[in-house]
Amino acid sequence: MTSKNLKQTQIHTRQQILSTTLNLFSNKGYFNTSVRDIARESDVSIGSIYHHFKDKEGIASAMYNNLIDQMVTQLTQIKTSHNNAHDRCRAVITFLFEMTEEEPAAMEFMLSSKHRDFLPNEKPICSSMPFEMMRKLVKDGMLSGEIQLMDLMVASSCLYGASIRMITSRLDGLVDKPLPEYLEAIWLSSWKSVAA
Amino acid sequence: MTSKNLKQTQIHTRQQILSTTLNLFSNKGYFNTSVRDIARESDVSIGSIYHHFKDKEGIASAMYNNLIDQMVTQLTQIKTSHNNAHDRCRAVITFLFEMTEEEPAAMEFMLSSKHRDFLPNEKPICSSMPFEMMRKLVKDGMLSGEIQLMDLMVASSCLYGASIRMITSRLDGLVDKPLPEYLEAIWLSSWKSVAA
DNA sequence: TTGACTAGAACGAACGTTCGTTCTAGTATT
DNA sequence: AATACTAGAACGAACGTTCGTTCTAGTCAA
Repeated sequence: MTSKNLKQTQIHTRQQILSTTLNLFSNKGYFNTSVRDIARESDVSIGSIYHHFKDKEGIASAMYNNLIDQMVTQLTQIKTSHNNAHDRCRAVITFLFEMTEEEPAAMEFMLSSKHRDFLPNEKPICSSMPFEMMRKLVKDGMLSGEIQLMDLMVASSCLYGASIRMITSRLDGLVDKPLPEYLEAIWLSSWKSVAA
Repeated sequence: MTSKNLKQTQIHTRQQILSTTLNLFSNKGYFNTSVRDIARESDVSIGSIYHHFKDKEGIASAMYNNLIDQMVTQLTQIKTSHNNAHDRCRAVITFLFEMTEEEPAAMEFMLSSKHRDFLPNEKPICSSMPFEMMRKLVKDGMLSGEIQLMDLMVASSCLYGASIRMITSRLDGLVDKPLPEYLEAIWLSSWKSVAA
């Protein structure tokens, strides 16, 4: 086996663990998922798991930060590819809706988990980088005059609140159709609520 | 001790357990709270706890249903004391904001907990009676012409989504001032987003 | 009024299980 | 030979729960 392939195998094992864990945590929750479950489902031994991660919390932490990083990357790209708040925020919601359909487990882990319960050192998700970036877009929109001047938290809640509510409803099985089908209606209402 | 007083003592013990448990679950989460913790904090023995409740899940279940019932009572009263969707929905949000300030632990348990993880037989909170009643108010508003005709889930998310987001932000410590101070601004924007 | 009796609330040590983690042994790659 | 990785048995702590017992209050016969 070449060096490259070896490294790929290691990465593969690590990724295998992370991906299995994401599904287990999303389905049963952190505390209802044992390290033995992770080992069994990912076809990796307990020893291997502890070779790649410090402890169970370390797995959760790596997963969490992976997801945060993915989000930051996407949000950065969205910011650079549009030049006004209206288009940027709309693109953010579009992205969130699509991600909900394509990676529901990831979305559920980010939005519905009580990370504080098992990652006591992490900030609440609302204080994390992606959420801050989303609020920054709103702030810029207020400065440029596209969005009414008001409390930033209020404006952000109004602009994103409905969409986030639709996402959690969809994840809870209360919404039948894929979220993108609702995009136009949601966006129209949300933007109307804060537009200058 | 009279029969009445005896009964009050029993009820007192039960309520003591429930109230302590609400705080513990809200602070540390269901899985980080042991039955021993509940016994210690509520000054009640483990035996007593198991005398009053079938098991740990039974405590959580009783708490959950208590809270749901309280909400239903309040929402019913709101419905009868106003006669149009605008006033009713505004009163609902006012109530939620006040409750967040006065009983943050209760609010956190209802909104932020992943009940599914420890109450596998309960419906998700969004499918519960209080949320259904809140949607019913929106539906009536559409029928009476106050609210634009659109998907009920979309309209409900738009009308309540911002407020719920503010509540979770407040519970996460991202909002400094008491929520009622934001009521006017939030409501103005939320109503604008769906009004006919 | 007393004393025997009942009901059920309160108690907490002890039990068996499960968990996260460690440890030792083995395999494969360089 | 050295290193990186895998494997799963073994370990100790902590958990939810049980159970035999004590405590408390109420009832009622004498």
